Amino acid sequence: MTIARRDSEKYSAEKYERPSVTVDVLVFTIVGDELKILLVKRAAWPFENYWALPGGFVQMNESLEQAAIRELREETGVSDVYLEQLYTFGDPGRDPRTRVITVAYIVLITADALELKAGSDAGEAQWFPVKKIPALAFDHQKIVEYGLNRLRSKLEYSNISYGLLSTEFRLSELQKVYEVILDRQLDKRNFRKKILSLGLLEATGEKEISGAHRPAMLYRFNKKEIVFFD
Amino acid sequence: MTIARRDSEKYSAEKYERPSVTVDVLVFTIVGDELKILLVKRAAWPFENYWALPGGFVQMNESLEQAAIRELREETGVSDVYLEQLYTFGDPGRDPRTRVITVAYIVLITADALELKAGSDAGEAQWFPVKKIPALAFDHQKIVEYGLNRLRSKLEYSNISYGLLSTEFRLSELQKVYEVILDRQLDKRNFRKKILSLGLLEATGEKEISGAHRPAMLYRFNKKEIVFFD
DNA sequence: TGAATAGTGTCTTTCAGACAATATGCC
DNA sequence: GGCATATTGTCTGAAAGACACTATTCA
Repeated sequence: MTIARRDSEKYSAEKYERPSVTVDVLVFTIVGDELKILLVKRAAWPFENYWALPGGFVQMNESLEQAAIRELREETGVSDVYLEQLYTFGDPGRDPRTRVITVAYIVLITADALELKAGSDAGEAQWFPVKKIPALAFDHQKIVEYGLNRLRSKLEYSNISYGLLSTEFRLSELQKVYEVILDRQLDKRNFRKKILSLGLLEATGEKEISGAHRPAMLYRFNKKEIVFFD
Repeated sequence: MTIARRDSEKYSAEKYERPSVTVDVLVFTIVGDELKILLVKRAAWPFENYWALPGGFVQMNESLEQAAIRELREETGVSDVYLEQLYTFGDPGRDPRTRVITVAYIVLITADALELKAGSDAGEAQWFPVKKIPALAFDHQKIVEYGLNRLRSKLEYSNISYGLLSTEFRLSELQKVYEVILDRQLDKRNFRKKILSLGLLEATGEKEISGAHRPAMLYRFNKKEIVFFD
């Protein structure tokens, strides 16, 4: 087989002009009946005043995950979350300033972590229902669509939903997560049958009373890591 | 909600020290009863004389995909292939020279494209059965394992196997692809029932005679793009 | 006719999906 | 009792998996 010598062997890394590398974070949460994503308003050129994904440059001494978590904390103060690398977008010209390669991450936040922040004054960041996303800067529209597809498909064959619920929850809350993300109604009996048969949930033995009706059993996931099924 | 101002707004991109960005390519093919991966032998520090994934620096004016294809062509001369982004690895310290973030790609090559190259003299690149991979440079061992997992799972819910077969093929060849990658035997009747029911294959009407036995119908995929099922 | 691969059907079990009535607690 | 949510089982159809014999070609 004819083999060309590797270019990368012939030059030291320092001689190459280097692109910038950023992380962008898709922060999802569920509020009520809606899946929402966190966006920040850009203050400067390019795309001034456009909404964009929170993100920023990767520092030389942090991993990509650490960069994503750092950006997340800068925007929300939250840090204990589900984090998953989504995809890397790097077409030349996606940023008019310079060559920027961005590694996109998905983060899932529980609704109650969110409530800890509620009541503070609004900043330049805002939650948008994914069904009502404004025009976005750069190629962020494409990134969000890619992330939504990933989230929807992963919901069907993993326990990723634990990232959107507090530790203990009612089965009806879990079902709501599925319904909101998949954007369709599910049959209560079939949902419970299926989800319980996976063996990922355990009953806490406690019941939650939340109004003038029969109290619900609380469940929790028996694994904290992501698990695939099917 | 309290929001920290985005660091990325406060500085121009030029002030940041930039990591190097490379692509590494996992080139898979099937030869006989084995799944093989292309590796190149490093000629210089670091990891001199270790085998590594083919790869190199991303040029400023090419997309990540173009970089992967360019590296592939430099190593094999092949360019019409299935290409899929795998994952981005960027831990500090994964390359002792400098901060290097690498975007890994999976490439699938058909066995007959490979034969076009056979007979030429061997270079510093070599095909290794994935079951007998030597010690690899950098974190390439981890990357290869990640890629193998992706390949195996994607085989089960997509038509990705078209990347490993020539345009027309016998069902027994397709079954062999599945058996080699999944590393287990499949029942012939169930396999054919299942794969034909997906509606992704069409019979060419031609038969292939290849020895002292009944000739086999040739099939082809009716879509050239990747399709997901299940 | 022997060797080698191609091609085919049934049964069983499992799982998804449609579907409605009863239970419990608060007011 | 009225309201609101929780909890539970059956039937049906589809798909997965176990399993063995006949067909065709060439030497």
